[in-house]
Amino acid sequence: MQRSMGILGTRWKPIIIYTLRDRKARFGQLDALIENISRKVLTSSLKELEEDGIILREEFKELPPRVEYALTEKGKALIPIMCQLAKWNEEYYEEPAALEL
Amino acid sequence: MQRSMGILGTRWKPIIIYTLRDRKARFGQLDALIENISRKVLTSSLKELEEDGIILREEFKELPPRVEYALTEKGKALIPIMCQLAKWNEEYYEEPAALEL
DNA sequence: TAAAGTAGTTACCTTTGCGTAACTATCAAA
DNA sequence: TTTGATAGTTACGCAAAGGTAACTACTTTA
Repeated sequence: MQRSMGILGTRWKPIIIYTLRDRKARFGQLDALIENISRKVLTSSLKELEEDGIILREEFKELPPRVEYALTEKGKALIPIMCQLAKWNEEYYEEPAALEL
Repeated sequence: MQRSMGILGTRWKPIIIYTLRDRKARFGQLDALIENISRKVLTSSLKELEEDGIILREEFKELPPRVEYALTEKGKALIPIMCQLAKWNEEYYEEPAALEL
């Protein structure tokens, strides 16, 4: 547990992983999809998650440049956990959907 | 998700919650059960988790003093998530148990 | 020649997380 | 009167996390 938390125990990394649960995404897409994250934190988090073997960075030699991020197997193993966490969040913190009448 | 991570996105809080998954515990017990945590971080984390409605602090008017910490309903809802995380940790980072021959 | 698009980087700064060590309060027991 | 046990608190400081804004590099398109 201690080791995991050394890797995941930040405000943004779980959100990045959650965002990649069902898609690859480019840097700019992640920046747009994740509200309020700064490009700087996104850059450094992606770098660290890659070092820790949780995401994969694929660079296409095109112009303009294209880089895609995706979860590795180790990262994919976190998907159910992140989804449960999102559900917990909704249950306790989000606006309930409009009541049916 | 953002809200949850504002609450849980630290190195120690998930570990504290995980430690309380199957027991109440006193301050000193938590300090002993969780390796390497400092009393200071334990104090402040417990205080914040209580403010966020995840744990309950019960103070007994005895001498020497006794204080017990336990998960609330909202906190208990996190147990399966923390257990999965612990499992993920074991799978990818812990020593595998001795191989059978 | 200038703008536009992509994927960052860099400099600078503030806040938070975390650590260590010493100290507090209370009462009972030695 | 000193020790022991419990549950902290306080002072001090470092490092990591995070934010903002401006800047870079490359090539195509206008």
